Amino acid sequence: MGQTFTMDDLRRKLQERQHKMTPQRQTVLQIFLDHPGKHLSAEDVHDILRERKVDIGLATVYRSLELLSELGILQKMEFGDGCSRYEVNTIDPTRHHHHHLICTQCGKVEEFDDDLLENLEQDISKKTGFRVVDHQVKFFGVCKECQAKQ
Amino acid sequence: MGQTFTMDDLRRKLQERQHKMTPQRQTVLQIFLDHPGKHLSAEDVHDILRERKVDIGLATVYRSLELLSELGILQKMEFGDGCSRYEVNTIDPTRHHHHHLICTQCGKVEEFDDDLLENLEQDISKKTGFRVVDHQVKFFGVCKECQAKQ
DNA sequence: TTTTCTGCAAACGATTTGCATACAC
DNA sequence: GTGTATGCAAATCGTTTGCAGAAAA
Repeated sequence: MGQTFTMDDLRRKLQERQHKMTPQRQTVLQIFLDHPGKHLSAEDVHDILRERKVDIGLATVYRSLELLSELGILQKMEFGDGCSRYEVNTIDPTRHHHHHLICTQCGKVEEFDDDLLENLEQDISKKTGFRVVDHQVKFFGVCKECQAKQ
Repeated sequence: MGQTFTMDDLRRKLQERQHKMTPQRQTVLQIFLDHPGKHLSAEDVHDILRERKVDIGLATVYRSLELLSELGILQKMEFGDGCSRYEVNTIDPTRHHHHHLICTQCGKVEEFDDDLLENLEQDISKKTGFRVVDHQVKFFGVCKECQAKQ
């Protein structure tokens, strides 16, 4: 449950697909492990790398993010702010991702867990024949803090 | 319920904000009225215009789409295919939008109506203090047709 | 008239790609 | 060694913007 991916998981998954374990890929993953619950963009990652005085080209960051997503280690998501964001995936494939509460005033993204949609998925399959593999839910509104400011 | 926006709605909403009624804006809206249930991108609209031998600059299409969204006539959405898509909004502001079933094989987007999330929104407010204004739900999976092909 | 619009082309920001070199295996 | 990865810069793609002329109000 609280588990997350390790460097060994990365090494194993890379080997399975004849990809190589490189310091760049390790470092990118490490950044996500060091920032649990954060939704980082490629630029964010690149900035953190710069802070750490690690020199990895932005193109390599993009390529690593895509690869890590393909390997199922990262999860790619869009919050409508113009860039793709990533976070470490849940290690248990049977668990769905949490939902996101996006504040339309300050842009903050909170998280919310709920399993209400499991039933809905079965309903959809029955009614439409569509096989649901995953879902993504975003709630738009105003967060507690922004409400207080008004 | 089954109602949709008319050119008079457009004229009225434009006047309220001291914007002008132009043939370009009318034509862009008309395209959406002629394609109910479609999720059109700026390029899509521009292509349809070209088919109809109507010459409207792409920049104007973008500006019209943004304005129509601000007026509440169109609804902007992202399906992760790299561009924003739009469809005519529901005219009844108390009704939430339908959900989308996105096929990860062929990219087709189906629709699905359900009010299950109304309760969930109240739940979120209680637990987190977040005031939910709207939600957006996407289900990813494989559509009936793509399943049949396998 | 006055103000807002349009069209064009240039600018933009996020992301991708071609290619020569460097590195993991 | 061989094949994959990297870094860089250039290319790309959707979208936005500045500006001069055109058209609503």
